[in-house]
Amino acid sequence: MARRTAARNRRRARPESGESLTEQAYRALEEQIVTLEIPPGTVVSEAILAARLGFGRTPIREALWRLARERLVTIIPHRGIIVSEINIKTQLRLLELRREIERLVAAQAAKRASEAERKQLDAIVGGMEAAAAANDDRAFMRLDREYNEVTVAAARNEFAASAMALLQGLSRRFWYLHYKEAADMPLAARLHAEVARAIARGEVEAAKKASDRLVDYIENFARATVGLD
Amino acid sequence: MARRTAARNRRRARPESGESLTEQAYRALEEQIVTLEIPPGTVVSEAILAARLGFGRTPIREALWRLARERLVTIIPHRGIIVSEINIKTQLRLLELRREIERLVAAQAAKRASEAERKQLDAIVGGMEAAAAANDDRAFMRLDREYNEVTVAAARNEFAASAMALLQGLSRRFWYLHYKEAADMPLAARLHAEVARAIARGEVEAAKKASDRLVDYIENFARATVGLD
DNA sequence: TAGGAAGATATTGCCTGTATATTGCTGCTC
DNA sequence: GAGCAGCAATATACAGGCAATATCTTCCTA
Repeated sequence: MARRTAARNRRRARPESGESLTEQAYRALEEQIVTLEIPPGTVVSEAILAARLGFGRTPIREALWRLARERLVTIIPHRGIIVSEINIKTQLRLLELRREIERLVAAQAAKRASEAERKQLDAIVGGMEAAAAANDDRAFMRLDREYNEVTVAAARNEFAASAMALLQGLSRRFWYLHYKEAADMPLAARLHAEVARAIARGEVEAAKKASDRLVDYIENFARATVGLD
Repeated sequence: MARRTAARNRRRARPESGESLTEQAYRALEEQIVTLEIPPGTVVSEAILAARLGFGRTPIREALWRLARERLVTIIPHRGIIVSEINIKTQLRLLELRREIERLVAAQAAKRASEAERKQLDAIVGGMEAAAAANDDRAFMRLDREYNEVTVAAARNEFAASAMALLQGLSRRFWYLHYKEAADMPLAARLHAEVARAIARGEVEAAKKASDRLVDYIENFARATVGLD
């Protein structure tokens, strides 16, 4: 059914993938920026990225616009695009907001999580503790991401979900930059586990307190990177 | 200084305004959707809006994309665009998040507002009480918007600011739809005034509590529109 | 040599044409 | 009459080009 359009394919464009090129471009760019593959401060242009990623300018432009709203890049009209610098003070302001949303998410997840989600959380924090013991940072990051996805989904609030998604990229990038100097993975795993346990038991107040302790740790981690503690 | 491009001007495009067409299109559309000039459920298309507002398809497309992220419209690929319906349950979930951010903003504003901002807040809530007494809903809405702008600016947190901005459009649209049935303007004015007063005095805990009471009112207002209280 | 004007260069803003996807309609078949 | 195949209509997705504009460079002038 319907002839292939393979003749027009770019390196990785996949028309039958069901995902728009804009979406693909966004994911690719977000990944490269968050993992520091494109370092902070890099100046790029739509044309450069379009050539580099093998997309047209339109998907790249829309992806960049979205990244700009997430503060991962800054678009300067008629000048170019700068990958945002990472700044400790900015990070602390971000955590001010994240603390509130994280607490809300924990509380609502404790109220609303399904049985399957509670079990899933349990498995994830188990994996985190194992990854921390084995000092496997890649696995830890992947599990942290899963943990966030599950709790946010369990909280059943699409607004909190998108607000958190917005903050995650910037938070993860900061972590990528500094975790080698200052991260205490076993402690982080334990704090995650405490939140997860409270959620699993449906203990709302305990979940809130545990969430605050977790963000306390993240905040201390951030401060430690500049010795402001 | 380059010849005029007046020959190509649309009805209201103003190249020398310093504001991009995308920005203009966004503001125009947001205004029309929030004020219900374009009613919920309306099906539109890029082409229709481009013709109607006198912009090209590109600015309209980018504006719609932003509105979709704010959940004011839903874009269905290859199908069309629907102006989102207004839903009480959605509104209550929105308020769950807004309560947390509003409280944070009030607390930080109490800590960080400048002398000028504290005076400005005072003037605004004075005006609100006058507008409520005179039953002037237009003035009340304008002042409410100003109140939010000032407190958010005083909180000195760009992340909280953009999160709030995201929620404001949906909140205001709900208010536009229902204020005639269920709003108690004098009470709303008084509750705003209590938050403002606590901020002006720098009383953080009082500001948090007052903020919660304000959101309690907004939540009750929302519930009252469907008699769920 | 310092300062400034004018052109060169690079980049985004915006437009418009073409490709693609979804849906509803129409007519054929059983 | 019901159901399905195929076609037409219409919408967004994407590409690529031109225009506007911000900066950089060069060269002229005092």
